[in-house]
Amino acid sequence: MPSSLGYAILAMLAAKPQSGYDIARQMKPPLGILWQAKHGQIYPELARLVKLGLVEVERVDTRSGPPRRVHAITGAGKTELTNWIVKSPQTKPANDEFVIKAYALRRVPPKAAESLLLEQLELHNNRLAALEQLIEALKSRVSKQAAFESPRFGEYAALRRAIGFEREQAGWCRWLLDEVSSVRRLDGRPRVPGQPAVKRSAVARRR
Amino acid sequence: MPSSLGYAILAMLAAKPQSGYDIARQMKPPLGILWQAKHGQIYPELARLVKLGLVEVERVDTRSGPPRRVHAITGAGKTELTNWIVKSPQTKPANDEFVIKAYALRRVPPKAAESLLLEQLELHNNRLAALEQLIEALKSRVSKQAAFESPRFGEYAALRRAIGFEREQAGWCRWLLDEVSSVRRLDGRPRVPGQPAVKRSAVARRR
DNA sequence: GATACCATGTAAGTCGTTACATGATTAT
DNA sequence: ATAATCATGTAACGACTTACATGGTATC
Repeated sequence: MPSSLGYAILAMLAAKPQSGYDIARQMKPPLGILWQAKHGQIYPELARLVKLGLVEVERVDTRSGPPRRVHAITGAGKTELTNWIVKSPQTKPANDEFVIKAYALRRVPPKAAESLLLEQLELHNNRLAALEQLIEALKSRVSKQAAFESPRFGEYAALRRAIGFEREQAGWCRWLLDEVSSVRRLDGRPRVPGQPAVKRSAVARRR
Repeated sequence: MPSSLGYAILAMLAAKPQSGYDIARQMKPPLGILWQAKHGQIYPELARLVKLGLVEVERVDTRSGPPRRVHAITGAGKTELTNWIVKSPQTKPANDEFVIKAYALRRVPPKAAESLLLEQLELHNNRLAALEQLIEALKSRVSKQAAFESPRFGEYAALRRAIGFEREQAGWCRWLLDEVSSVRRLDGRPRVPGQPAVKRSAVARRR
C-alpha cells in the first residue's frame, strides 16, 4: 500500500507521464500546491510504486545529457488511485511553528514581536502574489461552464485552496500586528476611560 | 536543542506547570489548537526537556491513584523559549490528503464525489462549532482593550487562527460541491448556448 | 462486570529532512 | 571560470504514529 506521497505521485502521473525530476519540481516547497516533498523522498517512493506494479518506467534518450526516466501510471495504478479517493481521508495535524511563537509572543519585547510579524506577513503576501499569478494563467484554460470537466480542474481547485489559506494566514498576521501595535502605542501612557485608547485601523489598511 | 514539539511544551509550561497528561489532553487531535501530538511522543520529549534542564518535575501525591508528575519551566527554559521565538520560523508543508483527492476527483463518479465532499464539509462544520464554543468561553476573559496584555491572549490568538482555517476549508468544500453538483445536473442534457446552463447557488447557500 | 477515563511509559516501524554523491548542460 | 539547473540516486538521522504495557478510579 502506497503512502500519501505515493498517491499524490499517482494522481500526478494520471494527468500525464513524467520523470521523477518533473514531479520533484512541482512538489518543491514552498509553492507545491498538491503535495510538498523533496527529491530525496520522491525517488525512493517512485521505485516502490514501480515495484508494486502501479507505475512503469521508460528510458527516454535525450540529445544532450543522461536519459530521462519517464514514469507512467499503469491500469492497476489507476484502479488503486480511484479506490483510494472515495475512502474517507484521515486528516493529520497542521502544526505550524508560527502558532507557538504567536502563543508566547507576550514574552518578547513589542518591537521584536512587530518585526517578526512583519516578516511573516511579507512572506505570505509574496507567496500569495506568486499563487495568484499561477491561477491567472490557468483561468483562461479552465472553462467557466462545467469547470469540473476540464482536465486542469484539479490543479485549479488545489490552487484556489492554497490561495485561500495564504489570504487567511496573512489576515491573521495583520490582526496580530494590530494588537501588538496598539499595546506599543499605549506603552507607559495613562489611558483615559470612556474613549478608545488607540485607533485600530493603521495596520488593518496595510494590504 | 528542543524540537518544535519541545518548544510547544515549553510555551504551555510557561503559562502554568502541568503534568504530561494535561499537555497530552490539550494537544490531542483534532482539537489541539497550539500543536497536536500523541502521548507517545509527548512523554519522551518531556523527559528530554528535563535532561536539558529546561523543565523540572515535582511528584504531587493525590488522595486517590498514583502521584502526578507536574512539570514546570525553569529559568533556562524561559530564556531558551524567548530566544527561539524571535528567530524567524521555518514553515513546513501543510500536505493535506484531501487536496490529492480533490485534485483527482474527476476520476470517480459524481455521486461518490458528492458524498465524499458532504462528509468532509460536515466534519469541518462540526469542528468549527466546537472551536467557536471555546472562543466564546474565552472572550469574556480577554479584555477588549489591550487584549495582547491578557494572560490568555496566546490561546485566543491560536483559536482565532484555527477558526479562520476551518471556515476557509469549509468554504472550499462548498465551492467544490457546487462545481460537482452543477456537472451532475448537466449529465447527458444538451446545453443551450447563450444562457447559463445551471443555477450555481443551491449548495452555496447550504451553511 | 464492562466501559471509560486518569496517568505514565516503551518499542517498532513509517514518514520526512538533510546531507552526501555523481555528472552533464546552460547561462553569466 | 563559476554558478545554476538538469537529473538521479543513497544514507543517516529525526519526527511521528501505532501498538504494547501497566494499573488505579469512576460510572453505568
